[in-house]
Amino acid sequence: MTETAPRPTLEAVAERAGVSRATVSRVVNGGDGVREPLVERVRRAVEELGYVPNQAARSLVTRRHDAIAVVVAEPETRVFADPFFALQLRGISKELTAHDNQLVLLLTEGRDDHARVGRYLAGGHVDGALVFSLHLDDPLPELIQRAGIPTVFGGRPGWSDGSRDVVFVDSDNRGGARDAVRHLVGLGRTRVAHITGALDQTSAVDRLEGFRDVMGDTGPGLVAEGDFTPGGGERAMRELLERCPDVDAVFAANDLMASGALRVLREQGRRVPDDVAVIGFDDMLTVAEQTDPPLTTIRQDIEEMGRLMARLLLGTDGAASSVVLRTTLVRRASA
Amino acid sequence: MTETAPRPTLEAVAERAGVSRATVSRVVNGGDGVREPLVERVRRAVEELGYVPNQAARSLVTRRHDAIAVVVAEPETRVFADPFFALQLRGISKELTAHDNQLVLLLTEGRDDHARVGRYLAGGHVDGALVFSLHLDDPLPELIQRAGIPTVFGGRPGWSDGSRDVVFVDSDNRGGARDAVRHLVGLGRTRVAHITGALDQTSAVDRLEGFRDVMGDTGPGLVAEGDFTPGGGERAMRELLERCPDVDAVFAANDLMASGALRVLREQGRRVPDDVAVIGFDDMLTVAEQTDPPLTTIRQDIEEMGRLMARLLLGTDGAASSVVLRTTLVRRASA
DNA sequence: GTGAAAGCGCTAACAA
DNA sequence: TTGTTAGCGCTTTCAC
Repeated sequence: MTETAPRPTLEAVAERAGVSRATVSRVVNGGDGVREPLVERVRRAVEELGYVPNQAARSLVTRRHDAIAVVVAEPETRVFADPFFALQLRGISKELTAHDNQLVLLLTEGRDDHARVGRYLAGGHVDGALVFSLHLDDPLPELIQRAGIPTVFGGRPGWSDGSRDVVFVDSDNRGGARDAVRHLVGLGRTRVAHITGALDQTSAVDRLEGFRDVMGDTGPGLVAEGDFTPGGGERAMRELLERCPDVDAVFAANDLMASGALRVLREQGRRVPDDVAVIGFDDMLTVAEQTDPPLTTIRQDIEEMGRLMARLLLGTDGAASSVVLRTTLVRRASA
Repeated sequence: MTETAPRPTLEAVAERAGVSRATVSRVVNGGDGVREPLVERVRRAVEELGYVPNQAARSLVTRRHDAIAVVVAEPETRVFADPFFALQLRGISKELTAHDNQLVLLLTEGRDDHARVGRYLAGGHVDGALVFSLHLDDPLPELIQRAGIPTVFGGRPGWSDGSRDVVFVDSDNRGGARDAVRHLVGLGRTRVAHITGALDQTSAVDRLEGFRDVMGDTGPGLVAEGDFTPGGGERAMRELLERCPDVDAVFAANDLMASGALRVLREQGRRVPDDVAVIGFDDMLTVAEQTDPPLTTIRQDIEEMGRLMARLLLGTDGAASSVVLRTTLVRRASA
């Protein structure tokens, strides 16, 4: 790595402006309680020298960093293909920016990464962490909690037993699922199937439970395990049609899988919603509005979830406690 | 934000182990030149106290951070939808991890963000920056250069006039484009069209020049401006078919646009490659292998580009100078 | 309102 | 081999 040019220090600015370091510090941090002419002199010196405060030195004394880490435990490629995550990140980014905090995205792929991220967080680079704990067996949350910095989780962590004081933001997955299934039942459907998400994620488990709340324990016949991808939705739909050819409604645990299911149904000559009603989850516009027919689905405000996570972490909302957001049914043509 | 528990310091560890701070520091940093029993005692104390070095303090003296920023000047949503970027990031991530550096992803959306990112970089949080300077008028590169930290650009920056000592990693876009067009000509095609990328990016401009190197200045008739998206490819293809119905070959500046063009050609009843040969650029497998027919294209090793950027920045490769990677023609069915 | 001085937690000479 | 000491650049009392 090439050499970094030595940067001017507070000292240098002070000398140039003919004042003390303390005064320069005051001006740099807002200038309160410093008389105008001095402020002006210092400002000029800062400008001329191209002075930028050394954050390491500042953090050492203030113990603040004005930076928040977003930790993602997925392989990058998956994260970067997922519009869900992009939306959430956008919400986070907006909120942090509004409070002049820098977003620092930490990606982890393997075991080694976990340790490094743990060190990074514990090492005091950031004031807090937003963590997406997507899988039940993820070791990362544990590490992060031990790092001892304020943390808000995206989605209910699988290991949160309720008693521990974890703060998370989640949608009402179970309630939303109930609404979805009730809607199908309200349409007069009796053979209602469910395509689950990846069951090592709480959102998938919760939606499955919501399904069972309404339908009872249907046995395995009407439940097919998916993985939140369109391909998984296709596979599950084929499975369902084989196991139960007279199925007349499907609740898919997200829109992507619903779109896959739709494709299979069309391919097999079933009309939607006449023969089979289909309902999704998410209301991801790029998906739900583009399918044929457009998808009836359960809407969650993903960007708002991100914003809320950031707000909870920054303490903008007062007391930090977990939030579960309501979902709403969005009716389009598929159910 | 809730309070962070006060963390134990070197001092505390030293006291507990009954040694000096210097000894603890040595042990924490590898333990060279400290006798075994002492090392053991210190290790235990570190363990018991849960000591983690304060990075701010360390950086203040070492002037190192073991962290590299990746700066992306795109709105997140675009970045997160682009497999190209995901691949490059993966290469970067792997290389940085291998050298025990933390990857810090900095996203910028607007003007305000630029200033903040500039401050972050200049403020000494990272040892260097990898910058994707995707558009010609991007103000970010300027800011970053002023921050005075080592920087490697992804793709040739538009403003690099050659004389300035910017370091970048790029593909041989012009040469690759020439190969693509020559291949089409070699197939006996005479009415060869080009769908350009967004012309505020050097990669698009370079590929257009490569096209012209072979075809001469065809005039505007056989060149349609696209934007690197599938939709843009569709629009451009329609335009070309209208302006020049007897077109018999198309070179699209990337695979995504080629896939859009393919769709339009099929829709209009042109057979590929019999009536119209199509060639893309990138060899993005998720696209090129999935199209119908599979896409002949110019391959660039995107992940390798990322890895190389990181290597140049870290100085692993010795002298840091720009690198232009060769491309190769990958023949499939479309041309 | 301004400056002097202490000290944040750590590393790196230098001494012992 | 180990300890002592002097800062790294900044903020923040506390005097003036």
